[in-house]
Amino acid sequence: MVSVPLYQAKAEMFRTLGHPVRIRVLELLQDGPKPVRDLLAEIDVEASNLSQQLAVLRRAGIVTSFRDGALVMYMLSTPDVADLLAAGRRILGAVLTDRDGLLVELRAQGSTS
Amino acid sequence: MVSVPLYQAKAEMFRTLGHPVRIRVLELLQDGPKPVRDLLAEIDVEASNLSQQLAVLRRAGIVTSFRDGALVMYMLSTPDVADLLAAGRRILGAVLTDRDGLLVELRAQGSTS
DNA sequence: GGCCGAGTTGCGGTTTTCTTCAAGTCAGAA
DNA sequence: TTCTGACTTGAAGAAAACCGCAACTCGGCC
Repeated sequence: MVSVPLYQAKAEMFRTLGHPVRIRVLELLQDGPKPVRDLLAEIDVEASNLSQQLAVLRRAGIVTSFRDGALVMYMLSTPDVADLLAAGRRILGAVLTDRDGLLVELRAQGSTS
Repeated sequence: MVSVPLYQAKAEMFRTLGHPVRIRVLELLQDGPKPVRDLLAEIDVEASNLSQQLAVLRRAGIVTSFRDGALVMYMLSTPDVADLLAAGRRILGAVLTDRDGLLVELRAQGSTS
């Protein structure tokens, strides 16, 4: 709470998303709350590793967890996360088509060879 | 192109944004192309460091650069980046108010109590 | 040509993050 | 109570990211 520059908080948030397992988790949680068990079944990673990644998301406040009997459920803490993922998808699309068009590369390169 | 899973490409993109200097650069570039010189004047970081961060953004295809006389100009490679930053801002807001409002914690208890 | 401002690149040392393994908690079944 | 499935936590080595310094390229100017 002690004056964390805004752009640093933002950077931390994005860095939190910067991991394949964490991205997958968020995508799966878009459809609603899910127990760890289900995530584990779909993600192909060790249980302890998944748990660590979930902890990262939890600490960042992006997901919330609660216990339901023997299971632990996770859910997005805000639906805005879906927007972020969608925006990411769009950029990825834009960037990749640019690449295929390889106009960017040429302009950036100068005249070697 | 050797089958980079989509969610990994996404993760890389978010990780690319996960750095204070890079976030600042993108925010500054939202207003249009700028020479490195101007970025340097506003960001308070060593020239070489800024250059490294710009290289990271360039490699990810998020920004493009071109030379204008003695200056090197940078610009967003797609305006979609602005959406991403905006979505990030929203989530940050939601997460922070959630923290204060502690509603999530309550909901987290499920059917007990 | 020689010089200078504008950027970039390569190289190390330091700091973070990632990943696995082992051990521990918690809730329900036997 | 003991066992078992479902998760989490802690620790430690490996991998990756960061940062400053020095050296280098590229244009424009004298």
